[in-house]
Amino acid sequence: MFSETLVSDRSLRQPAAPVKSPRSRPAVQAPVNTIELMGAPMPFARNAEIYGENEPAEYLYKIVSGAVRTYKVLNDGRRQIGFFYLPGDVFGLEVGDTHTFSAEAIADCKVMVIKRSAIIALAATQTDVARQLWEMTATELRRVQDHVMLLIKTAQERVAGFLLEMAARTPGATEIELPMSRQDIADYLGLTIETVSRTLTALENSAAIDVPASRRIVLRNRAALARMNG
Amino acid sequence: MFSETLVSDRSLRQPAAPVKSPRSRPAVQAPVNTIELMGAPMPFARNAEIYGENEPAEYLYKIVSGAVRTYKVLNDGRRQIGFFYLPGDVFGLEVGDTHTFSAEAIADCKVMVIKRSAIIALAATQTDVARQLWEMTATELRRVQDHVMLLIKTAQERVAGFLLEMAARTPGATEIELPMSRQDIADYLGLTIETVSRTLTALENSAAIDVPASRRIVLRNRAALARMNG
DNA sequence: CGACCATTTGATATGGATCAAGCGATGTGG
DNA sequence: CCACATCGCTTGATCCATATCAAATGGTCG
Repeated sequence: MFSETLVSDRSLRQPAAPVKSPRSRPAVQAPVNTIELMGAPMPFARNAEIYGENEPAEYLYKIVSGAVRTYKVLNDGRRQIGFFYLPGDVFGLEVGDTHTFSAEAIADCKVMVIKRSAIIALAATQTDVARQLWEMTATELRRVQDHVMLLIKTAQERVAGFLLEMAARTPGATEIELPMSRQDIADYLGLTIETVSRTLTALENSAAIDVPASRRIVLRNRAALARMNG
Repeated sequence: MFSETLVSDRSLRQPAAPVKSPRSRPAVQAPVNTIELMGAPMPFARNAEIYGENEPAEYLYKIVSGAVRTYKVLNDGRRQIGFFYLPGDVFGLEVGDTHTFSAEAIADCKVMVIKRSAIIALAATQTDVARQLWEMTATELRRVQDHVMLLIKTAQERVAGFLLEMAARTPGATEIELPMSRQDIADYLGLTIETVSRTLTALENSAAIDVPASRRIVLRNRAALARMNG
């Protein structure tokens, strides 16, 4: 039911080419009262725009695979990345009717797409759905508050904090695979790519991390990273 | 009903001394379904702590008069101010059961205090209350997102942005009265007091503003301020 | 293999921090 | 009511972390 409506919608853009149609999957059989299980899968190619700032917020999204960045751009072109969303994360939820950020696929990805109006309607009758929506917004709020705390720190603290944050999202793993470029990281941390790069090199030299490939980081000494996190 | 419960609660601290008891006001007569009208007034003295980070979030607050700052402190003492709340603003709303920031009175103030559990219970049955709570959290989210955008700007842009933000909250007024110290402003903007002071002086020299008293700012050229807001 | 793009590394510049002193308003005690 | 202490703010001099400018290196894909 949801899936049929969504995959045919023209306002969803630039699906990655070589992916089998979501139509081949069975449609959701009956209304369910948990947000987690609803929606239709949708592919987006690397760097594809998922939605733009100030556009009507018709959908919300949950990542199945790949990664997404949200961002805003200032008049003069400076870009600030709001957050990196990974599999399992929900993004694009708005209380007002327009998106406050833009969203792009960092890598090819699959995303569950859910019609916002359906969820909102559901929330009007189902208390637990309303509660989930509120909690999602609150989760986002806490994330952004943490981001503010990151932005007042030194470059080393920001990078260390970023690595720990990414590591915390891959529980158990001491090695992290970064789906995003140095430019993305820099724009998330409010630094330049050069500073990010130099800081990573410094962390490597101090034996806190190992960088076997530019997008692969091994946390060699979490305690040291935590100590320099401010 | 609410008022009786709340003013006698011991966990609310440091009410300003010479204020007539809220008990003298008539209690709210019957349950109402709009958050705006509920609660009991409570005085706080300048610099009094209203609640601390990580404390149980038993109440939410709405400012009647005065001003409040919320903040977090890093290990090494750096303080980041989350927001300045002015009359009419609601603060202290949490979805989880602890406060994520601390809150202090910037000046002597009166605050409506509302038991969180009562509101949450109400939200379980009243859709419009649930919606209001969600919207308050979303309003806060947008604020914090704007704050992030502020923190990536230059000192001049931050100060100009701050002045415009404060001015927008006193609609119509071209002159703003700042309830907070330079240190508070600096900790909000992620700058030092010296930089804030110098920047204000520079703005005054460029005829964008006038500073007849240190806590009184006249916006002389809003367009210029907006232009340098980034 | 060669072109291109991402990343690292190097050299220099600079905005804001830090250190330090002066100034003005406010309040207190004599 | 005035002298003086205190506190918040401004101004000045210098320093330093990070930005900027520039070039080299490495990895990927046709």
